Amino acid sequence: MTNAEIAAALSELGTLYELDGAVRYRVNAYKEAARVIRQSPISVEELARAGRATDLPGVGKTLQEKIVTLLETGAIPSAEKLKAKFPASLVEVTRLPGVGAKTARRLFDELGIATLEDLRAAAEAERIRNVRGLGEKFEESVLAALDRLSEEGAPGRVLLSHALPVALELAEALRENPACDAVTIAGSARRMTETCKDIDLIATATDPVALSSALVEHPLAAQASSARESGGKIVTHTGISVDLRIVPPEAYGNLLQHFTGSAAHNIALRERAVKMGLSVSEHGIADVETGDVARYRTEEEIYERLGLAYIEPELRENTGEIGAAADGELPELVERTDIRGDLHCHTTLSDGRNSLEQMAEAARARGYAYLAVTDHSASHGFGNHVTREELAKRIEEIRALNANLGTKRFRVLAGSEVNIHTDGSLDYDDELLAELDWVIASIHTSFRMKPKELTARAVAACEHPLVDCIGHLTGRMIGRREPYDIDVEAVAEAAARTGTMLEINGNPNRRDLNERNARLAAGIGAMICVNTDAHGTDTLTNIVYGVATARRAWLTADQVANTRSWRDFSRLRKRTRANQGLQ
DNA sequence: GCCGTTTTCGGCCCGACTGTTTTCAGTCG
Repeated sequence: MTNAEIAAALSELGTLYELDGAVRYRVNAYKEAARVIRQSPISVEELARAGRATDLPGVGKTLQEKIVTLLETGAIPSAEKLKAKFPASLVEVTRLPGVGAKTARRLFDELGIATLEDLRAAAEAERIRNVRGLGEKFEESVLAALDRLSEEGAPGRVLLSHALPVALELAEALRENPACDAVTIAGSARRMTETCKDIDLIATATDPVALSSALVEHPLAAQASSARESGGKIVTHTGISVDLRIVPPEAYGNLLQHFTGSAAHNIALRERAVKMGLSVSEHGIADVETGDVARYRTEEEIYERLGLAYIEPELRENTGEIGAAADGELPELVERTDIRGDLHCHTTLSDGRNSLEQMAEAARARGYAYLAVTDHSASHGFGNHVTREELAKRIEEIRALNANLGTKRFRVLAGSEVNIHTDGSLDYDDELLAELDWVIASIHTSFRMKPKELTARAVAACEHPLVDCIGHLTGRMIGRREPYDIDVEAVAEAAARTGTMLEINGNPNRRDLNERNARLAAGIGAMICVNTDAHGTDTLTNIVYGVATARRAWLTADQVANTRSWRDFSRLRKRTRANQGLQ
């Protein structure tokens, strides 16, 4: 069973308990355990079978046992018992925005509503208003929520690459307004998560209403609230909600910290504060005893007040950052400007949009010291394959290009993104691969193989002496394709053992390895390489998303191979190490 | 159900908003 499936079962059980009227702490315990399990980079099934699921924070003896029962029998007895009491479809009803477990239970008890369809019928027949405590407004909001659900499917989250440019453009527009003192992007966009539900902007202003007006009257706005002292809200033409909140500068840090989140980080932070006799909110930090409220202009002061080192937004996910901040053990995160070269891109030789020369020039203009050109290999489909002869010719072209560049400050590396066949062999012969400066091996076909076979396939590629790096290991496409069922831990161990690098692919649709896998892999000792997989000069900028994932994976510059000069980077390659007898 | 800088028992984050109420429960972020 995948972690997601185990998490879903526990989350469902939590909701069933909630419907049954359990105390909310028990419900919260299930939801929190589900969250932790969903985020675990290692197999919770294996952990539970070894009796060690309790290693996960929030999982105790009871849940350890329930997970094992779930794995062995496919069900959890307490959940089955509750499902006999009320239909499992009632869990769906609780997920409708505006309807929670308490309301769903009453609707079931008093009107027999068991499904979303029942709910719609009852609302349309105006029967819900007969339930004490619910009225006409509730019926309206239920119907509106149901309509949104059928229109959009699951509530929409957009890729960071869609949200961030909008956030940056709006923040810039606000900054240019004379009424603006400061504006910062908050929320998940600031944490650089894979997807965003909305955009949060925090500001201070000499004339708040004027600044709010600048937002609600911005050309990107398709719908807008009124411009208020406290801020404003718009929905862009692309359907992204944007909230602007304006506060006095004295509490700017408090609001920014609060709205940067994550929710889990804030909860953990407040729990820590409670133990110190403090109460943290977006308005300030209150001393519970005296009632004094301290407000802060910066986040640094807030973390300091709580006895913590400053925590970078990308780390605020409650995955150990608070403990590390308390112990002074936070990593110094890799930065975009640390990146010295990009080791994965395509040209018109395969499926790219720009020529070799254009890609090289764009990389040099970015200030890189090296760019590996890695077009697809011989068996790549879609008419974009590169034959053995074409690659040999390309190698010559790159040698000539480097000679013409005549500079030691920038070089193009002759590379290839080579398909890994189902048996783990590669798509070019070793003789040709040996001519290249750089080889990325990727799985592009037959990714529904059994997990063991798929893992063996990637491990075999790691063991090949001419493979420098494994590209986008799990193959997932955010929101579109699930990751391959591959044992990332086993591949990372092979990578660490053989000196093969593992890529963080910065394509915002991929972000692969993801932050959890990258943190796991680096922890095992695999060297990470952050690349764009750019298919044109315009997407070399996607390095920001790759670096964001690296930062969210707690990586330092040292753990990222391509923060090095070419001289130092080239020495890390397996082929160099082999030549020098280092392996 | 989990967990320990006060704890193996007794706590468990904070505030805004909404709609329905005459003082608040439920939901959300």
